[in-house]
Amino acid sequence: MDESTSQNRPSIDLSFLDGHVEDAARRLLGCELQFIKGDQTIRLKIVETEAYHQTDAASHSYKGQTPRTDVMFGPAGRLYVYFTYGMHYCMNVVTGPDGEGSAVLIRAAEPLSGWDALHKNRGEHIADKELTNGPAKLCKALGITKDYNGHDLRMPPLLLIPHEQDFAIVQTTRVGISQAKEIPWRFYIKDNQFVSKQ
DNA sequence: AGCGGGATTTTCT
DNA sequence: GAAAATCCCGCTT
Repeated sequence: MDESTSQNRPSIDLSFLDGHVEDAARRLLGCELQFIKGDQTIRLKIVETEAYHQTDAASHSYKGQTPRTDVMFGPAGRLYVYFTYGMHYCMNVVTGPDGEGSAVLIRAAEPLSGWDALHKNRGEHIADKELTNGPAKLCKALGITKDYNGHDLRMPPLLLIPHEQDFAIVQTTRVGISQAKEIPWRFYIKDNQFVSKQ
C-alpha cells in the first residue's frame, strides 16, 4: 500500500513525544498548532512550555491517577485540559509511554494566522502581543475548553505539526507553582516577543 | 513598570 | 474548608 493512499489513518508522526517529558518540552518549541474553525484556520507557533511528571510534586499526576488526571496517564499526543482558579482552562500535550503520568503545559504561542478569530475570542481591545502569551489566554484565544480533554492531536480540528528548530532555547524554573519550585523544567524560545515572562 | 487583591469553581484533605 | 500549573484591573512609584 502506497503511503499517499493511506488517508484513513493519522499522517502526523508525534513519536518525538514518546520519550522523557523534559525532552518533549524542548522539542515542542517551534511546533505548530493548527485549529480549523469553519472557513478560518488559526495557526500558532509554540514558544513556551513546561514539563510535568508523576515523580514531580508540582504535577497533577504526582498523587496518582484520578478522574481528573486520567488523560495524563494515557498515550502521548493527546490533549490534557484542566480548569483552574475557578475560571481558566489550560492545555497540555501528553507525553511518555502509556501508563506514565506526564504532560507538557503550553504556556505561550506566537500567532501566524487567524488573527480575526483570536481577537474575537479574546476581545477586540486586546493588543496583539497579549492574545496568547499565557496558558489561560492561549486557551481562551483558541476556544479550548474541557470538551477537548483527551483529543488526539493528529486529528482535526486541532492538529500538532512537528517543526525544525532554528532558535536558541532558554531553560529556567516554572511559573505559578508552590511545590518543586527549583526544578528547571520551563523552556522558551530566546528573545521571542510572545513568551509570557522573560 | 510594579504591586495587591478579587474573581470563581474544581479537587482533594 | 483551602488551595489552585491565572488573569485583569486599579493604585502607587
